[in-house]
Amino acid sequence: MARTNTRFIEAYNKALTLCTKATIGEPVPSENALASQLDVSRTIVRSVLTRLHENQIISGTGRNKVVLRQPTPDDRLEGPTRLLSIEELESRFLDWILRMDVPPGTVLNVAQLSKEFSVATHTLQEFLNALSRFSIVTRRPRGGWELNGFTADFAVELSDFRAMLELNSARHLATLPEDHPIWAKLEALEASHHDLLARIDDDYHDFSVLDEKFHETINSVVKNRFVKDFQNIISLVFHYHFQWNKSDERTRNEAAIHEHLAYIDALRSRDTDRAERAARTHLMTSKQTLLDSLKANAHMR
Amino acid sequence: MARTNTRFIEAYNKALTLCTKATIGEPVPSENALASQLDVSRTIVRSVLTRLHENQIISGTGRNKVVLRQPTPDDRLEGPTRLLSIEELESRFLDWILRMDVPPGTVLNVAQLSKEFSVATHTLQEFLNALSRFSIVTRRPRGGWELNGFTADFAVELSDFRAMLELNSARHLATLPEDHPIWAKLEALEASHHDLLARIDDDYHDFSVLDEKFHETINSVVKNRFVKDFQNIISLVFHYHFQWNKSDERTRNEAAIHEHLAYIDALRSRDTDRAERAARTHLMTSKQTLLDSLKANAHMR
DNA sequence: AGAATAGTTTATTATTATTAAAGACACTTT
DNA sequence: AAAGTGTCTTTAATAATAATAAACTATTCT
Repeated sequence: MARTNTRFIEAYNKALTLCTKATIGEPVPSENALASQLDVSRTIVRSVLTRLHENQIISGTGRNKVVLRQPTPDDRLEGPTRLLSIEELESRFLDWILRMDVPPGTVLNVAQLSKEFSVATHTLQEFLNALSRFSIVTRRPRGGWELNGFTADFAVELSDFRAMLELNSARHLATLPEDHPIWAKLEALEASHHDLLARIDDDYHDFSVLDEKFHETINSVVKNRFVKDFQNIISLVFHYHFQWNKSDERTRNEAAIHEHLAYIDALRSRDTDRAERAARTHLMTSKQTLLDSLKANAHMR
Repeated sequence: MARTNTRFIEAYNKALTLCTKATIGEPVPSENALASQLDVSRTIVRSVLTRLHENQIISGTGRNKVVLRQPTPDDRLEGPTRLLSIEELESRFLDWILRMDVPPGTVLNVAQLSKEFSVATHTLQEFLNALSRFSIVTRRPRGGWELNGFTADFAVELSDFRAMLELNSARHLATLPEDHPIWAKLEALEASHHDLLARIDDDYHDFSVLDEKFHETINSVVKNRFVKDFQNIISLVFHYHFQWNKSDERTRNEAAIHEHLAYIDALRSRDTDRAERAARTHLMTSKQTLLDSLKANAHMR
């Protein structure tokens, strides 16, 4: 009827472990000490101590509490199956939404979904609210959520937005001084690219991770909370779609590596226009890849 | 213990009005007809009819219901004071947050705030969640909300982000064909600017509205949901701050008008670089104005 | 006395239970 | 058949509530 007592149970079990380490008759530490040790509030510590007393694991009151006996495995409390955290939910939900055949315009049902994903309806509400930030879902006037879905329109607009952000980053990056740490990072990335290229026949699959790292590095030179925010959803979406369109994956990835290398070269030339051109070329390819994988996915249905 | 029955009460009172207009003995319309007339579900209509029957305002059952007597003012139901809608809350809350002396890092108290703004805690939660889209507040790990507040950092990053968006729009705009409706709009805007310039001594205050319209027009050429989303918060923040720093308002606005006019000219030249330069000049001024007004506000404290 | 600790109270959030409302289905009447 | 009413199911919004955090007060020990 109210919130779960997961914190209490975890704290209690931790306290049991502490008792196991202690010798019989050893005084129990102060509530404040325990609170900071178990990383919970004193309120929980007090509930834990009470329960320990009830279970005859400690005895005494006030400052005179001592460890009475070693706890057995039976003493451990079984917590309710922990619900998914909002982060865990995020990946599962996006997986569902990006993979499944959910037509745009579908009205989502919070109660049903919360069962399906085994989270509190409240958590799902909050989550949908957060997703609405990226216009993947929208709130309907009198309750309910509508799934805008991952349409071609969405992909185009997301790609364009991404391109705008990254062109800005690239332009900025190309003007950074020689001793800026970014150049060392780019060099390391370049090496990784050459490395992957050497073993592309076997490991072309690894490109997805490298790609994410590459774009993240380039965008890291712009310190802006709004840019950062979007980077998250962008990399998520691109990451997922990478895994879809399996056709020509090896060829596509090899081509992308070459584009990345040219991109790095262009950045290093410090020629803003050249850097911009290289960035634009790669971002256009990327957009096309995303659209292709959308189409490929549509055919699978 | 559950949701408010505001809809029922409003429907009931509307139904009373209908009864007033009806003559005694007149048959009651069908449930479906009433439902669409009162814009509620049949469920509510049925509750309303039941209550009307209990209060001896109508009689009969099934299809044989008739108006029994004229309702009196006493029959009207008193609803609970309607809470603010989320839109109403938005402006009040932003006003509070942008004006008040709330230091960054303050932990917001949902229960207390919901009383203060007389909204349901739930509504406030959702609202804060929406605000977190713009990083004005952030959710804390174990419950609660932290106000990041409107700091100088925030202002700088917002301005930079805005500049990035608008430079992109401006570049795009400068390449649009002669017959695109934007050129007519720009011409109209130019006229408005000249008009305001002629009566600047008296009406310099009107610039705020014109400024908003100007930037909105320029950005309207980019059709992108992510750009649009940000436009909202940006114009809101800039709009509010316009009203703060009263010093030199007349001078500042006059200068801004000249910048706008130069900006329009540059766009019309179809020279992308020139357009970009003009846009950049104005956006830098705008950023500085925002920072100044922040400082001015800080001194007021 | 003053620091540290325990006891008590209050405030606040997360979650459940409950209710209002919407909508679907089935049966009646015209 | 078409329109209406009665019944039932589903869903979202809210109030109540348990869990937690944190403040305040009293006590004990040095």
